[in-house]
Amino acid sequence: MTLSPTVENYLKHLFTEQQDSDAELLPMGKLAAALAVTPGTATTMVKTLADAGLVTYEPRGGVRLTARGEQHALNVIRRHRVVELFLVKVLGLDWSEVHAEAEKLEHAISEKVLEKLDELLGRPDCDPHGDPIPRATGKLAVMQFKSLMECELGLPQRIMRVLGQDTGFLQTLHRLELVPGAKVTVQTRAEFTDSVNVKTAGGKTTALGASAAAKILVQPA
Amino acid sequence: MTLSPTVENYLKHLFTEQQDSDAELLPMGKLAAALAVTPGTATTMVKTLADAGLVTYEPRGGVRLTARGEQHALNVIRRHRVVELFLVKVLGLDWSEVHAEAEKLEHAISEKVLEKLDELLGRPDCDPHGDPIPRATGKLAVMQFKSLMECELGLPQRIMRVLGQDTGFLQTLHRLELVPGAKVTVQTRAEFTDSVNVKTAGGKTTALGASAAAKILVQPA
DNA sequence: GTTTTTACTTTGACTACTCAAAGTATCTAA
DNA sequence: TTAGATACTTTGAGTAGTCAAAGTAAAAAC
Repeated sequence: MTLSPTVENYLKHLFTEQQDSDAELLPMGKLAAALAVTPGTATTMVKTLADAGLVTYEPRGGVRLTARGEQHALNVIRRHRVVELFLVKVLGLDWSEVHAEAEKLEHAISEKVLEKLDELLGRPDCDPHGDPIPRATGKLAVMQFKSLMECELGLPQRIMRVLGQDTGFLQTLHRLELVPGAKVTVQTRAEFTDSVNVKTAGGKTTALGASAAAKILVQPA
Repeated sequence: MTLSPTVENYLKHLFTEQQDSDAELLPMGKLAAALAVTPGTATTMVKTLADAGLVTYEPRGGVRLTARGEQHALNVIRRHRVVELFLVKVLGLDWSEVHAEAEKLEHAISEKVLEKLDELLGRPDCDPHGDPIPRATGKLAVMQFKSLMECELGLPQRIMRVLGQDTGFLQTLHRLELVPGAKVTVQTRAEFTDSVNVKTAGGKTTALGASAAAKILVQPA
């Protein structure tokens, strides 16, 4: 069975949205928002996916990937992340711009090309944002990192992963040297001003808002 | 203006079909056959392309690319051929199988990625089949090679280009060492049996039918 | 416990592409 | 110069995906 790019996108977003809200069923509104389509469009498509056995759908309840749907979703995510890493490591594209490119390429990569890319890159575990790359078998490593909002103060931390794909956000992080692999220390966390003070390897100190700090995941260095 | 993959395919085939039959107008039937669609479908689409200023269309006469249509066509062909070379040289895919892969990828490659690929490959002139790669400016080198049907007998020749993309045909040529770059000598050309005897660098002699021999283009070594 | 709001579903319509089959122009051949 | 074949166009219909807007169920507020 070959899935259309559109269907692949529904499955991919279904998986990622499902992951970061641990409810039983994903509300249709969340899915529609993630895909930037109207709720009516999402409903129509989800019914089609349910008929194809890729999701279970409860009217006015929500939607959830079946095991089969999840395998397809993981395969799309694998293609996406391998391509992202290829664009950065082999072609030298900017960390902040590869997401949009990969969105198009992920639907045009055959299993054979994917395998060759994976080999060329040395069977990588993570993409340039630190997002784990599902194995060809469908296995996805689940890493539990703390964010800059939760980690210990004063202790050196290594950035492991950055959530979010907005180009501007990523460009800023790059400028601030807040990229996966970099070492940082959270100096203070101001309670009511919604702000975190972070010292980078370069010695500079930067103030981050809570929503930004929550997207930067670290582990003690 | 962004063109759909479908439109890109129409323009691409329009260009290549136009090239190897030097008539003023390309008959609709030829185009439909090249695209594997029904004549009615081709007519409908060509009218749309004409409205967009990409072709000129004479009902019951035929179709021809405008200058603008041709630039788009060359850009698609450039993406196709750069990708083919990348698949062979960097990923190590087989010469005979890259065409189908490139058919999908050519519509998903941005200008930026194309430029990086071109750079990585050292600004190549030709793809793995010897087909010339249009420059980013839209310039396409026109090479005039003789085929194994026309070249001088007994004189060593170098294979410069192989026409046709059929996987089986290309696999066979690979097995016979009849690939671009290889040295061959046409020993005899039998008049009525429609056959050509070719000696390869390895010393083996092979008989080729006229239709196959006409697809192998050479130049004195 | 009724009303209002919110979230969702349904409906009707549109774009892009496709085919099958009916219709028409043109060319060939008698 | 008419008859038939060929090549093309038109028409009607179907699939995949989309939106706007009307309709409905459930939750929240009163």
